[in-house]
Amino acid sequence: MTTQAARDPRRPATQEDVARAVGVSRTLVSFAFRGAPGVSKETREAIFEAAARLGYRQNAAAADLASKRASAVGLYLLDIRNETYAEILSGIRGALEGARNRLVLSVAHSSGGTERAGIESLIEARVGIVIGATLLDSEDHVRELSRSVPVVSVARRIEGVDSVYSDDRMGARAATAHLLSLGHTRIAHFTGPSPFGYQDRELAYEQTMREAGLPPWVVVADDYTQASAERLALRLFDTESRPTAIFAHNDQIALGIREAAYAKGIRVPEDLSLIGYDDSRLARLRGIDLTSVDLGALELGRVAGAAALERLRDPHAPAVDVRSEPSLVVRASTAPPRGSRSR
Amino acid sequence: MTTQAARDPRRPATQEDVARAVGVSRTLVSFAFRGAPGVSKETREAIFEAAARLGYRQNAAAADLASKRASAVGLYLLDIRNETYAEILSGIRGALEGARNRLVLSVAHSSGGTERAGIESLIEARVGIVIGATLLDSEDHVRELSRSVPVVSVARRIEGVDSVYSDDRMGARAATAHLLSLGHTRIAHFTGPSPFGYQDRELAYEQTMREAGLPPWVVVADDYTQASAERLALRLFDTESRPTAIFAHNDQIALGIREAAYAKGIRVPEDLSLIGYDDSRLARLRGIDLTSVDLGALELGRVAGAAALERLRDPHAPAVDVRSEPSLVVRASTAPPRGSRSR
DNA sequence: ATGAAAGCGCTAACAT
DNA sequence: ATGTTAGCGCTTTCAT
Repeated sequence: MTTQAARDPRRPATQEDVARAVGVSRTLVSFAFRGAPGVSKETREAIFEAAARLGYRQNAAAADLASKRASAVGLYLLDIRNETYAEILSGIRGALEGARNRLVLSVAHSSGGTERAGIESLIEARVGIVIGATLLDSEDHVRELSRSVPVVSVARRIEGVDSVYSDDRMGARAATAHLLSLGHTRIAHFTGPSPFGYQDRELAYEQTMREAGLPPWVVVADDYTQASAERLALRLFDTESRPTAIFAHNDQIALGIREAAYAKGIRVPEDLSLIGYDDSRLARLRGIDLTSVDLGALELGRVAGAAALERLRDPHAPAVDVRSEPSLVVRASTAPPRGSRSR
Repeated sequence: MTTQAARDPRRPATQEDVARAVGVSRTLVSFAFRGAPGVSKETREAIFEAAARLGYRQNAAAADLASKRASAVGLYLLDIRNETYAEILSGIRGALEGARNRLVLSVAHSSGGTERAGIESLIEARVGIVIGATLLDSEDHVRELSRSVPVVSVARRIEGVDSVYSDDRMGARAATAHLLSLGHTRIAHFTGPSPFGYQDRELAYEQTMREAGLPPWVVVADDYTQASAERLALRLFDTESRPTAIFAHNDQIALGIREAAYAKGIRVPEDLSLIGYDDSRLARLRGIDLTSVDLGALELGRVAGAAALERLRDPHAPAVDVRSEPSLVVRASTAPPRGSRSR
């Protein structure tokens, strides 16, 4: 054939191109790149040499299509601007290091669009597994979803679905107990709107309060951001009676409360004890020194990533259920209430 | 055919399945789902109905393959645990809202693996464009890369490549000038190892110092993290002569210096003025009150995302070059040096 | 060890 | 308005 056109340099090289350059069939090239047996040393080397010269890269999508598998990992993140999710992502990334699975990302719409849509997009990308951090839908819906694509739920336990999470009840109990032991009685809990499966911190707080014979006092913000918490706390601090201690659902909320307290001249911890959750880097800064519950987000991500890889390997293994124990990190934002005698 | 097997419920439904269910050809199904003209209303509705019933989802990878386009957006992130990158990602996410492009993520290896490898993985995922935030390779290499896949460079200007960035020289000049105007003369600059294209802050600092007739004093840490900066600052503070003001390459470094100062009993701003860069949320907290340069990361991400979409639409448009102006946000971490008269 | 051929789910001419 | 056919780049039997 005299009309064989020169390869267009903008069009990525294919196995066909490599095969032609070496003078072998496409099959050999495919075999060589997957390390399959049955390719002679010389042929293999010639193939790699030509591939490098032509700038050949595998087309992962085409490979997945042809082999009827789905090697990509889909990741659904509730809020990437929250440091905890960044940590989780970082942990997942670490677990995937080495494994050559693509990571397809879907972040919740800021506009509060449904989680469904985000996950649908992952399914259209034909990921082999979806890691959800964190899923807010009902357990039944998640289980239903997991019938079309395997799911790893991070930070929330879902029966029958791979779950990697921290024991929220334990963390919340420790936080509340710490405030109680300091002598506080007027302890409020700040949280956001509780969707499915996320009432554990609140429930454990309430239970611990009741066990101490104290009335729970739950304040619900519009969402889980610092700004909302700050607005709400400002209003709360205007009322006659305010709590002497607050246990917040997360550090962002705690920091929002802290800002509001500053604005009102309420000192932490002298006038108000404050506990957050997540033990983010902010909590550790001097001048912030926020007592917080460490849930080990990085490790959670790492374990979730490993579980995802494992699930890809064996779709029929029983669902894993990994619960880790959080730990309370006491810093300078908590103290006995004013006027109380030291213990 | 009496042997037509029941559809395996685990195998995702295909256009073929939908077509068969409705009794039309695959083409019509394909047309219907892409909103192409030439499908009667009744047929379209029947198709959608059947698709919903069968749980059909498009296979984006197969569609890309067949149509020879690449609609996925690849994103390379240097450090997801740095809030600034999370902001950039968030901005990109916002720009992609509505557009149904998958976002394939590649995060730099914590182990300092090469940026090449990360981007190779995006190419294997056959993304139509790579957004790099931030690329550390040489300009020539990035330009070479951009011949195999279009690139949008975020936070760094690269000649001939779509670039969306903030004017670092301007920001650094403003920061240094602010310290000078307060009366400082012993002003140090803390930075990390400067790879290609990231010396602007340092260079502008040096130039501004020289113009003021003062000797530049650059301190280079192992990397850009808080921990490294803290270690280095601790050593620096042990020496006889220490600066009265420090301009740090970013907030993380500034915060590391701040921790070291606390540890040594050096007060900010009384004994040491401190300026960061990025104006992260940490900088704004009361008790931190870090003077910082705001580079508008969220907006940078938004513009980069829009530029990526535009590039996907028109591969031959001239490269965009969007430079934004940072602004110095003065807070309580900067003050005149001790013993100086007020201006 | 190597190659031919079928097919993955889809799009895109080109019919009709 | 609807159907036929030929690929996209790859893997995977099945031959040789």
